[in-house]
Amino acid sequence: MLTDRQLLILQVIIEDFIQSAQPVGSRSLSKKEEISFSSATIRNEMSDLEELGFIEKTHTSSGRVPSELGYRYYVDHLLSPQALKKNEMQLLKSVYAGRIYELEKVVQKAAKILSELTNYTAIVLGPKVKDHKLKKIEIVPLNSETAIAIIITDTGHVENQLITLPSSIDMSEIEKMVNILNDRLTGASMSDLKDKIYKEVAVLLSQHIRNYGALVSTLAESLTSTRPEKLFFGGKTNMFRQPEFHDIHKIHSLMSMIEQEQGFYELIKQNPAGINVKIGRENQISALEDCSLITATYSIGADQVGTLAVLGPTRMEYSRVISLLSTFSNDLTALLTKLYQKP
Amino acid sequence: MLTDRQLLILQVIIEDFIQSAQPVGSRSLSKKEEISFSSATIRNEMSDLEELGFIEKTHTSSGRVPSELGYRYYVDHLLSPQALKKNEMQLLKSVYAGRIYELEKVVQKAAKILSELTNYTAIVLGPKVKDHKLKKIEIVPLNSETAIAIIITDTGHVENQLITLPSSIDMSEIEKMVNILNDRLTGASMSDLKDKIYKEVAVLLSQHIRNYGALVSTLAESLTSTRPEKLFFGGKTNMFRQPEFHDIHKIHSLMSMIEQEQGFYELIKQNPAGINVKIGRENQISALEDCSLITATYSIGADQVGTLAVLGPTRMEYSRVISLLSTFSNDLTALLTKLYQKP
DNA sequence: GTTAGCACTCTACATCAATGAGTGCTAATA
DNA sequence: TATTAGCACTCATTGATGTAGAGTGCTAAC
Repeated sequence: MLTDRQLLILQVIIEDFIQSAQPVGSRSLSKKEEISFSSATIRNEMSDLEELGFIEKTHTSSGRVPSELGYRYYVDHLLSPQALKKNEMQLLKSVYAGRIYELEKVVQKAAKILSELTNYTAIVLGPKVKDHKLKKIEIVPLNSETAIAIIITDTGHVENQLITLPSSIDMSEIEKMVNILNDRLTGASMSDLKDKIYKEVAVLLSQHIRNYGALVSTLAESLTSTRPEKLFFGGKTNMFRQPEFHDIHKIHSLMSMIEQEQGFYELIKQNPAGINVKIGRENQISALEDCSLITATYSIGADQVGTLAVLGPTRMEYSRVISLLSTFSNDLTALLTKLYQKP
Repeated sequence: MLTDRQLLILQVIIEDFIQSAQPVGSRSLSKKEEISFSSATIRNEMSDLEELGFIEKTHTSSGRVPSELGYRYYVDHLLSPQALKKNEMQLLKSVYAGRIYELEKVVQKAAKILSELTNYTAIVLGPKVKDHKLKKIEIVPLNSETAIAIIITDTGHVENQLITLPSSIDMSEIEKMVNILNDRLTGASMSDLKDKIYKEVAVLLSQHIRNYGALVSTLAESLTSTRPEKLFFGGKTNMFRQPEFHDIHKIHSLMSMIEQEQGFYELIKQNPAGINVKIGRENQISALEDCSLITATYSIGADQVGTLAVLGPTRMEYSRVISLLSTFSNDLTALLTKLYQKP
């Protein structure tokens, strides 16, 4: 495969380009400390690396730029893990600061810190609601036709949903219903709710409430309408600073995509546990063809509940971001496990 | 003051520039239908209009561009109200579509429609929470130290807040407290809560709960911590399409400002009832110096609860946007009044 | 196998002239 | 007296031209 010298050159080219955003030439390479051979030699090696598809020219007589394949190889084989600086660690630890018990707030803050630390855009997915346990259900009638159903989970997450009441129902019936629901469903995981409602609760309701059929299905639907996990963003406008996005059309399509959210939801959700790196067109989305997305999952106990992600240009500081994400996801997992996994 | 001919010329210049985004010259003006005199005459008039500060040149031999003063005069005196098209009306009415009872959803949808109709950025402020009436309070303990307080208003708005419990409290005390709170506070307007808690509720609580002092103040603070009215955006990225924002730095500072939200909150909140137009630097914010902001307030009954706003370039279709906003704010007021103002 | 040297390529930048849309001014016109 | 035609002038835009600099590929020498 590649000789040690080729690997060295590839690595130096990529790291130089990540720094400078400028094509790297043989002469400027030969001046580097790490490199002890002449520019002509480098040119020969570069020519081979280009033939192998790891680097590219922007025009016939330009310096070289890493290709997606080059980045991929770099990420898979050449990456030197980078220790975090003290102040980075400090900022990172500040997620713990203050007494935050609300999961969403922790996660929102995580996105903010991550974007500040990287100067890229941070996206945090989660936490998955369906693995949470139901703490309490409340139903508050607003008028004769509608009521608000409120669901509280053990993680402090509150959800509410408007439901339509059958016209015949009266207050005492609602009260009974709420009691039954809480009695039977408290402690159940959110994903089991629907099942339990039909299997356990329906029978009970039928004994106390006229017209229970419509109500049961309304309830079942509204309590479990799979509300997707929320996305939290940090540093949405950070990409404006990257020279590759000084082009109006590129930054427009990128910002539009960020605004849509949906696309990122799909993109991030599908990642398996651990650290994942998607480079440029590996993301399969044209607005992201100059971007890389690095994701890291986090968990509560053994349950993977969400994902941290950093979106940057393909010319991204992979090594730093990967270190950051890996540390952060571990810390976050530890924090959340401590807070929410009751023995 | 200005002659009729000068007014005509000013109007045509502005409307042409709004259309084309290009400086308007005397010769191209003279070719317009509305204009029956020669380019030389126009040049003379233009010269006067420039001296008066209504129009400007971008360089010594360029056509003219409206100044902020010009737009201001146009908005105040020359605007011809523009009837809405049928499909515009239709889209506008679609806010009513479906049974939406949740105020926030209505308002969010309003922002979306407004941005689609104008191709500018829409911002909707409100609804003000403090004028809503309390429907119910619920307190759900999560563990021995923390609980979640949930507040439901008559408009279907649900708020929740983490509170810290005094270490000595037990379940039955919490239950008593919730009963007292609901008993005393239901139907009170949100802005009165704090007062009432100290004046009416504190005494009662003291009779039933040990250590009530700390709890009362925690409650009072967390129930009334003036959560500002939310901002809803539509078409955040629409400004990318405006040629005046093809400059990276301009669009960057604008998007950053939109991302911050806070600035717009201040800006929009302060507007008096009715339609208001702020042109360019009238907004006092450098990121908005090429923008105009048109606001329209909406109400529930006689209470002004929020504001619709459209942010566009100074070269904005004032007439169309004003018509839209005015119709929309009336419709929205009517809708909300019907839905939420119970006799 | 490595390197020095050289011809060649391409970008970036500056200069220059031509074009065209615009202006201001003046003198003729109605 | 108000309007207009005519003209000299200005400036942005465009395309052509030239040059400097950074880069490459190739060949021949080490």
